[in-house]
Amino acid sequence: MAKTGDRARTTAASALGSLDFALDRGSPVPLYHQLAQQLEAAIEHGVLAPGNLLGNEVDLAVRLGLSRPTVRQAIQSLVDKGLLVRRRGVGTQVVHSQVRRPLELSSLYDDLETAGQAPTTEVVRNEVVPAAGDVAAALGVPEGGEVTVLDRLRRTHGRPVALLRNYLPAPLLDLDSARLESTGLYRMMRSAGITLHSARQTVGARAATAREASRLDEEEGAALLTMRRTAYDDTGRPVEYGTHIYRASLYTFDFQLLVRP
Amino acid sequence: MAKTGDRARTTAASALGSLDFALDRGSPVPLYHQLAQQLEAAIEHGVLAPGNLLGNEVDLAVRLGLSRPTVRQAIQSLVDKGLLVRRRGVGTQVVHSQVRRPLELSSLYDDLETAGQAPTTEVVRNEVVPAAGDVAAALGVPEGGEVTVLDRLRRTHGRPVALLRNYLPAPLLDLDSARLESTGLYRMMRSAGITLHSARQTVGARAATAREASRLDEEEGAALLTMRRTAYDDTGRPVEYGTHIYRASLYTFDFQLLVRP
DNA sequence: TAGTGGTCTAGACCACAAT
DNA sequence: TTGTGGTCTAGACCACTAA
Repeated sequence: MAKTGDRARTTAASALGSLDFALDRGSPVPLYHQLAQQLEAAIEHGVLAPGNLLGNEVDLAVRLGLSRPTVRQAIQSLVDKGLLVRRRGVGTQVVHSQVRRPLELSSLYDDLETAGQAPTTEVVRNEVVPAAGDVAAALGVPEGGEVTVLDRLRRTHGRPVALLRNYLPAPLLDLDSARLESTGLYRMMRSAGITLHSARQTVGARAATAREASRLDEEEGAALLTMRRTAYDDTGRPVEYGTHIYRASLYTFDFQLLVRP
Repeated sequence: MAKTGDRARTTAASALGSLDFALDRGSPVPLYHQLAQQLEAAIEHGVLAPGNLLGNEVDLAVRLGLSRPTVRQAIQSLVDKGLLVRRRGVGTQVVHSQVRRPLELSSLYDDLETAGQAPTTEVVRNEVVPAAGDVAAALGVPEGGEVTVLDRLRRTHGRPVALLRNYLPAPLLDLDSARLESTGLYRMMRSAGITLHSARQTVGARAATAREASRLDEEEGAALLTMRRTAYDDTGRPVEYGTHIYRASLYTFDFQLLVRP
């Protein structure tokens, strides 16, 4: 009975059908998340090729022994990640292409480490000082209140890449310089129970001063990438304010945007 | 019996209770979206102040005559926008602070327009050329295939701000220079039925060449902000590739990040 | 016309946090 | 212990797309 048109569809569907989705109802991991992870892995490994139809949600739910809302929740999470596209009356397709990780609130340390760049950090300064005007405003502390200022020099392959200056409300966290050099600031904050929620960033450029140039192995006047960021925890409290500069010859910001429907 | 602590809660809850959520079941706008819009407006106008609890979902659903999943969907959309935070066992709160618009796939034209900067555009070049290597790779066309190249100079208050170079697959769109000068490229694409889905961007910096400097009213060697972008439609097909440069003295990228839970 | 995703309902039980 | 959000079910009807 299968005609050619049907066979094309069947191929896409059976690629999905042959996958052994192992759902563990005893696991603390939600079912929709288990399914989403396995779908993502299938896309990642090319089992589900770009353009493939996923097969309709109702059948999928029946086949997996799940309810349709649960299956939808799994699919929706991948749509939000940009891996799938849904079209009413058509179906759910794997997005063609080049979808990578979106822009996340990651630290430079994580960025470089995942890129296999073996970053090292030198803590140049780590002390408590009274907050100046812009710092006080960004962190929501009174002017002159105590803040920790942190200057770090980051290198990859022995070459300096960035000068990082961060301010934190002093009572927030105990900043051990040795741990900072091996771990990165955001990881230390996370393991101290601070859950980052959002951040505002401004990225710009300017010429290097003589002092900056000498620290970064650049010529005076060389183009630098600048980043200013205020990060908030999930109560909306500012927990970090940073002004960073990067060697434009060695570093760029690379990220993906998704259009909200 | 109401102690001070209780009163704070009550106030927050009644602020929500006194809101007249007008849900129109005849409207083509989904109920969850109507609710989300009205909640967002209440937050925007300060009716729901930062830190206020929203009251539990079940009661809210009953009061509005909706099912709990529908109410949850509305709340979830605002959580995704970063306006609300949910805590199990605690409740749903309005996020403190400074939450603004997130980074979107907006055009510079839109950015400047919404900032009230009255941008003007001069189309310097608009022609069909064979695709060079990097352009062909980015747009997924054969090398030497026809692409439209578009050079534009953008000014605000009469001062040059950016040089925009864009490449598009030639058959995709009819690019009328006059309309481009009054409208912006992304709007033209949208009204041509192209729905943007995602983009990859790289932001960096470098020194201005003599030619760039003269076009942008800068000194040779001045720091420029650079942006390279490939945009995709919802089928994953590349629809635009751009290499832009901005005067760092007049322009920065400003955006908000949300941490995925 | 048939098939798809989009929306919505009315329940249920569980995990976690505060009291 | 109580109240909250987190998850899940088993249906229903609708709007849109393509043949």
